[in-house]
Amino acid sequence: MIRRLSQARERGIPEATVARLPLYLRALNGMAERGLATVSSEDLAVAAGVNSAKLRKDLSHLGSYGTRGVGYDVEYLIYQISRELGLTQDWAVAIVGVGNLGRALANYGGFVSRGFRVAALLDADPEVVGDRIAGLNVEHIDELEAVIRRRGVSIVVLATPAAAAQQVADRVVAAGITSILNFAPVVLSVPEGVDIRKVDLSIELQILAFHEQRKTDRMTGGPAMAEEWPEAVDL
Amino acid sequence: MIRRLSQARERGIPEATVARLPLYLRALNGMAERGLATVSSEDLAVAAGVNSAKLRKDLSHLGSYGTRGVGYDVEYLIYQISRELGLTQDWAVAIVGVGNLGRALANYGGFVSRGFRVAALLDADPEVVGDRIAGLNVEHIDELEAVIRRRGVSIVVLATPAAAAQQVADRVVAAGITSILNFAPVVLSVPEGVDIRKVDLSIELQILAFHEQRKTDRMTGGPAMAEEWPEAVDL
DNA sequence: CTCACTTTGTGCATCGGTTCACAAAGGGAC
DNA sequence: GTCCCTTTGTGAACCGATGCACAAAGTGAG
Repeated sequence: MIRRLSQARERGIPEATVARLPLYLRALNGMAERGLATVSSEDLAVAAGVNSAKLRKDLSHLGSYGTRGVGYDVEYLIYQISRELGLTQDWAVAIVGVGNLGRALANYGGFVSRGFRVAALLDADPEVVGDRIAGLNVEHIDELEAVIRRRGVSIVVLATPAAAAQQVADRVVAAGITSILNFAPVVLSVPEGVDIRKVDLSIELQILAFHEQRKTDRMTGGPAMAEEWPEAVDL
Repeated sequence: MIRRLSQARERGIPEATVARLPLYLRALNGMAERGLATVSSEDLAVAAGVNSAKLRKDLSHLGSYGTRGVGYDVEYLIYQISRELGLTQDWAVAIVGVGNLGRALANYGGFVSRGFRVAALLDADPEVVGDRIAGLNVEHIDELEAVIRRRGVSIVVLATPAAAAQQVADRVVAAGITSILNFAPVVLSVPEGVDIRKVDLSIELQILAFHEQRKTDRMTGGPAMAEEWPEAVDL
């Protein structure tokens, strides 16, 4: 009984689905550790914190890997999702900017866990160049292009100050990198075909503050009624 | 000419809009520093990296704050967005878990910048309790409830190991917190009405890897043709 | 004042994503 | 084999968000 592949898998998995696959993968790994052999969409959905219909539709984009009346084989599904996400290969990651955040990232265990390997640390500050962090030598930013080439880096993490981020981004793009994870609080402009993902702590906090304000407003009897603005503002 | 408020502002700004307001705010602050008095939706949209129609629709949810033929008054718009996001008040934030990441967050400047103040650091490890980080004393997690109450903390940042996150979340929720920023790689379950935002480094990397794989697949002539799975997998 | 020009605010078509609800498929008992 | 139970995979309705395109509103020149 050879399993047929993917009438449903022409090309193009919805972006929203891709963003959830890592979540399913994590939940499945937990289940595999606990020795579960199969899991239903309902159980997996609960573990991942999503609706079960959504989960099934997501998985159906990868192919038809479940068994009706039974569920999904945990190990097999782990393999399929891993392969789809490209985690069966090894990705070399370079971290640029070894300040507090860069250091934290370099030492972050979960980073390395699945398929990713921190292959280089770079910084512009001669004070930190040469330091040994998480078993790696911090190299000078001048070496950027050479290091990327030599170590086969394909994903770059930007943890530089905001002012330096665009400049570094230009250089890594010129060096052939097409995947960037940006922690600097700036909107980077890059050519078509380069993927940027942005993690912005202060934006997350501001979104929380918005909702928190709404909640406390509601408690104290609606928002400030007459929403005047202070005279500090000159129009 | 007193400006009328918000026929368009009944209540309820779309979530997608809320998520972009901080972006606009950052772009506007940059413009204010450079001394610009007014800005068109087109220019602001470019600076924030969005479509100008979207920008105008977003701003229209706050009220009608532009002037046709002219644009938006930079300072006035900064004030309005800040007020809407709740940044005109001061938010006390507690960081739980003072490992590499917690330290980085405590020292992160952009954190404090607008309206947010790190008011407490907590950890379970007696080794780090008592340390002084970013001008704050690290307190023991046993003090959690007391510290939250005493310092008026309303937002909690979780930077604990995955295994501890749910337990801490339960405690802070019990202590009345309704806004949590979670860096631990777990799906937290919390009661209705509690807002959780999740930042997950490894998920971001996995999404990048997915797209990167697609790109390199395309270069090397399509995805691995016969997608067999290794015999390692037992069905 | 009128006219030409700029830029906002929004109606409308469209799109992607979510959810419901159910037919189809498989397993197991007998 | 038949029947019943479980669970998948998906059609279809729905919902929110996006982007086009334009009327309405304001500025400034003459």
